[in-house]
Amino acid sequence: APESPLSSAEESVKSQQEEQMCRASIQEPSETSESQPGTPLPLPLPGHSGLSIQEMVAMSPELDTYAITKKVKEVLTDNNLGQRLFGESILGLTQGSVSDLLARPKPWHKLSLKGREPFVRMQLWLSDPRNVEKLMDMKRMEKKAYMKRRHSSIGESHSLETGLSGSDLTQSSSPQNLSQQQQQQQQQPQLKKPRVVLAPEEKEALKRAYQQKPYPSPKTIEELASQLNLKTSTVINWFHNYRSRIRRELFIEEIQAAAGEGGSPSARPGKSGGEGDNSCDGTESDSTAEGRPSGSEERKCLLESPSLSHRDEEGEAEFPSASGSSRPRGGIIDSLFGIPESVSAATAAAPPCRNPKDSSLRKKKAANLNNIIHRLEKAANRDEPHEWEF
DNA sequence: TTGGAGTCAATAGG
DNA sequence: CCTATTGACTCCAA
Repeated sequence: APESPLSSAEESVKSQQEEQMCRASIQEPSETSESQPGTPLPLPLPGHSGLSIQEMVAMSPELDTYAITKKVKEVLTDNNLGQRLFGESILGLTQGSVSDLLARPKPWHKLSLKGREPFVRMQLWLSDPRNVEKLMDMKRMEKKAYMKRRHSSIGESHSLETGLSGSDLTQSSSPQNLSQQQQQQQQQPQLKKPRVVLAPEEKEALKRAYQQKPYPSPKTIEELASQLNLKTSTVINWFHNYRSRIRRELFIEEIQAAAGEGGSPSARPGKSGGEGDNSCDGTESDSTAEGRPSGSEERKCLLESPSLSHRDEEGEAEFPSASGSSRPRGGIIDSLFGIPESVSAATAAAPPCRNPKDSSLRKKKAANLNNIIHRLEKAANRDEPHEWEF
């Protein structure tokens, strides 16, 4: 077996990656990821060539985010690896972010440069099977460390925490030394910003308001806030979040639609499906379809790609580069190109389960239309016509 | 300032 | 433990 000569000579982990997001948040002391010592970031990938992730993101070809996340989920579950460990050590993200990313990847072309980074990291991570081993080793080490600590502090009520990349510097000292405004939240959890949790009725009301006006004016927001007895900022945040999450749902649908119809990943259907989606009812009576207590959201149509059986074995040179025309590429970039069959599999395979249950989707689309209208009006320099009381 | 994109981190369920 | 959800926050561009 002729091994490709350009094997990775990843020894010098010296790739100095410039600083990144400095969590200079002055909001809450929670000793999260600091960035003092040598490596500013969790240091994701191994050495590789001296390219920074950002550079690789910039030169990366279009990636199939859906296929990538699918694969990552598969690998993680197969090996009993958690999102937390994966996220913190490979992507530099928290568990919640990873969960979100894996569950609802946005299509590549809709991602910003920053948003593409995690996918490039994932692709790179997948490109070498040995990475899984490394992660599993980390997991073992973590567990060992945990056991050790637990053993050492028997019976004592110690608020120990798992420090991953050397960041625990808070112990052994008596709980007396009060740093500036550091933790004192033990006594009064109340003083620590209770985290607003909107009641189902409140969400319902907000959604209704959204249906009417995805972009409420400050005045409308004030009204909503006072009528629902919420802070103005909460209402504002809710609209921000809801809009962006609705948008994402639509992206997902787009991906699934693209996968459903035998289309190439490059060809973006200008208009998916369609046919009589004229019914943009503005005022739907009530969204009773939602069984509050349990999200009846169940659009999981697991499309299994039949051709996902074999995988690369021991660190073998993937990317056989079958295509005659080999463009000038260098080292790791290959792994970005070389995602096996997943691309074709995800797009071609698919006797998808086209469910005729998209009533909620309809509404979302309708709202999205309002969204567009809003922008057009804004562009036309006009003002919003009227108010609504939800 | 406003809105979008990305995330964080608390928290609800398993 | 682990994952999914989601209000709030940071950064950035128009």
